[in-house]
Amino acid sequence: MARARTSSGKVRLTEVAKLAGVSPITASRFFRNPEALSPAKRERVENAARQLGYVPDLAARALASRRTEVVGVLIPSFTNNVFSDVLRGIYDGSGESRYSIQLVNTDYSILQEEKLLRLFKAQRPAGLVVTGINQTAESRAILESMNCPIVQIMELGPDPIDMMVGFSHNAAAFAVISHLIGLNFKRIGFLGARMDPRVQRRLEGYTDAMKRAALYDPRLIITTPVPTSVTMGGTLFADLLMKAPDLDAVFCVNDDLALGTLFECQRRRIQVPEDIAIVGFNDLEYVASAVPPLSSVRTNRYDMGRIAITMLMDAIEGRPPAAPVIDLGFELMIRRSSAARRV
Amino acid sequence: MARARTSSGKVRLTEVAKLAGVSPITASRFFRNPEALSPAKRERVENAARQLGYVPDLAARALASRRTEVVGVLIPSFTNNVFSDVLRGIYDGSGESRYSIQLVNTDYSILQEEKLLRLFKAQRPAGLVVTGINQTAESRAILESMNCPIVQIMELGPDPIDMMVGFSHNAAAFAVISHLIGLNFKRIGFLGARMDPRVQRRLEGYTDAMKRAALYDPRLIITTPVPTSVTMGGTLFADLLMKAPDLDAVFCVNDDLALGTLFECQRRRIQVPEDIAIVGFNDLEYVASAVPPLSSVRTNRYDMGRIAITMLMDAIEGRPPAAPVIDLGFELMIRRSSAARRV
DNA sequence: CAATGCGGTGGTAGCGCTGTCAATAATCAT
DNA sequence: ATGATTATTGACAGCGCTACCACCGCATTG
Repeated sequence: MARARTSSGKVRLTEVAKLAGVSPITASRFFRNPEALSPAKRERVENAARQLGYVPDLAARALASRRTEVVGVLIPSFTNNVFSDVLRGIYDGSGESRYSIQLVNTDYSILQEEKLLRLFKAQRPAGLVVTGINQTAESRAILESMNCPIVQIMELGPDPIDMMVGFSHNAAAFAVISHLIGLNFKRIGFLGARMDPRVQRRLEGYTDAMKRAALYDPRLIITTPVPTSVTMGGTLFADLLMKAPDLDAVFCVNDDLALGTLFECQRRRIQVPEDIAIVGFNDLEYVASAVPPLSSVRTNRYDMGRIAITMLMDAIEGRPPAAPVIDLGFELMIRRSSAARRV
Repeated sequence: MARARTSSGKVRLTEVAKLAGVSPITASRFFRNPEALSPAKRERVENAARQLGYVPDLAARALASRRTEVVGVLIPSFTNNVFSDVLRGIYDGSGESRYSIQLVNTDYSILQEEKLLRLFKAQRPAGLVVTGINQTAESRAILESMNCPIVQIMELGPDPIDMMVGFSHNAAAFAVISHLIGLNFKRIGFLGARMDPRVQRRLEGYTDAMKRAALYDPRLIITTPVPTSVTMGGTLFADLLMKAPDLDAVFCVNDDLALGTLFECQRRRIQVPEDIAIVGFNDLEYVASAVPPLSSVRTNRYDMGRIAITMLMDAIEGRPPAAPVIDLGFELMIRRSSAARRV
């Protein structure tokens, strides 16, 4: 009942083993843990595999071993270029490894996230990267019942499911506002779009800082659930100016809004930063070459992805990280748009 | 030798079949081709599956059926927001289907692409989406030997591997330059970064149009292999001004370069479009709200992704498209940055 | 009325690989 | 030298599902 090589010319492990003169199981071990073989057999299997152009069948491996080498990554959006940096880090970090990335998009919906987690669970991923800390109770239960390492990215929270890599959005916003207050700005507006949990926390940081300086005024806050865009930045800024004509600075929850605000200022011949200071968030590449260069908050998105996937792969392979929660911090990038000292 | 339900509590097809009172094979058919079942059994299997929360094991399915429901997508870069739109289309289009997307990044390297294709081949994907038409001969051979539908996206060419969805970059650039020439611009510069095949074709379109109008001058062309960025736009534009001080218009191969050029003009107090007209490419969201609004070329990137994946899934399921090659065209978005008529 | 077709169903036999555990060979401590 | 330990290897039995083919009963046909 010996099976012949399939018509497709697909090379199976058995063929490799036969050519190498070892049992299939030994050949199998070569691909999973070469050190377990004696040097002589190791070399023979290696040669046989190369000679036949053998590539393991991942489906068979997954079925037999009851686990996959797939890492699931859940992010809220492909459009937001914040995530493209994170993704780049993830793909770079996993590039040469045995793991493959299965990317899915939750579209900023925690219910969609829950649904996707359920799907993932059935496929027994080797590990999981999820965005943020605002999962539904049900999602959390699924995650905890999943027998694999998990990294939460983008932000930090008190109760990690497993590992975490991020930074405090609250603290970052607080730092921005403290900076502006230190320059004697008083009427500091807040512009927010697509108020996802992280943006909410930036708003909290803003509110804390403003209240602490007794500068808080709800009329200074404009938000919209609509997705963010440069155009939206101009629109929101125009709204804000109407509600608070004595505005002297604006903190935008992302650089797109900040750029839109800058353009709106240019249209209205408002001097930046003399009339109004602007600070963005994320420190996208373009803000440094705007006129004037825009202040922003640098976040280490690429590193976040890279570190997350590295920690995850290490944990999968039984090397848990020294610290399960990593704060990558942020850096205030003060540029001309917020550099003028008020007197 | 009846196996009990696995300790993990995983529900198998057998359990569903037992509860529904049918054979496993009938239950299996329900998930692949429900129409083949009699209405009564169909309903019983459906209820049983729901009741048990059954989710099929894709690894077992792939192994048994000798094919997967994975669609491989090869794109050159995650950073370039052009691709994030395409990806959004692909993920949206495949969202509710049975197919899952396996995304990989070639990093603009056709050798990397070849390597990835080899890997894909071993996993027998259901279909493949590849970027562009400049594969290596070896890649092309692999693609043709792969027994699955393939869509090439982003551009069009004379010799499709299977299907194609894109537009002519050459024609788009030609149209831009013709537009500028029609407005009596004569010293039209070309700014290009990361000269990938599609950018090369835009340069060809530029060159054709300039030569046809007897305006071609190599000093008007500045390119760099370095990745594109807004900052790079400013740098290249500064170079161009040095080489061609009598410049009256600039065609940038993407909107980032155009924005960088605009910022550089603002810094140098060059009036746009009175002194120099600017046209970008891709029509990213922000160009319309720049000051002045930037002309650009709208390309249907989201639709490109969506149509590509739809065609692909149809082809996988035996419904080949009416036309294997789809030209999505482009649209010149003329805005103030290139609207001044020269006299 | 037997022959034919067909929708619906089930049994058998794997898909290609690995977990488990036993068997053997090589090395070590006593 | 002997038993005990460790490194290396192999046999067996599936992982959960589907391809393939056989079968059943009913309707249609000459």
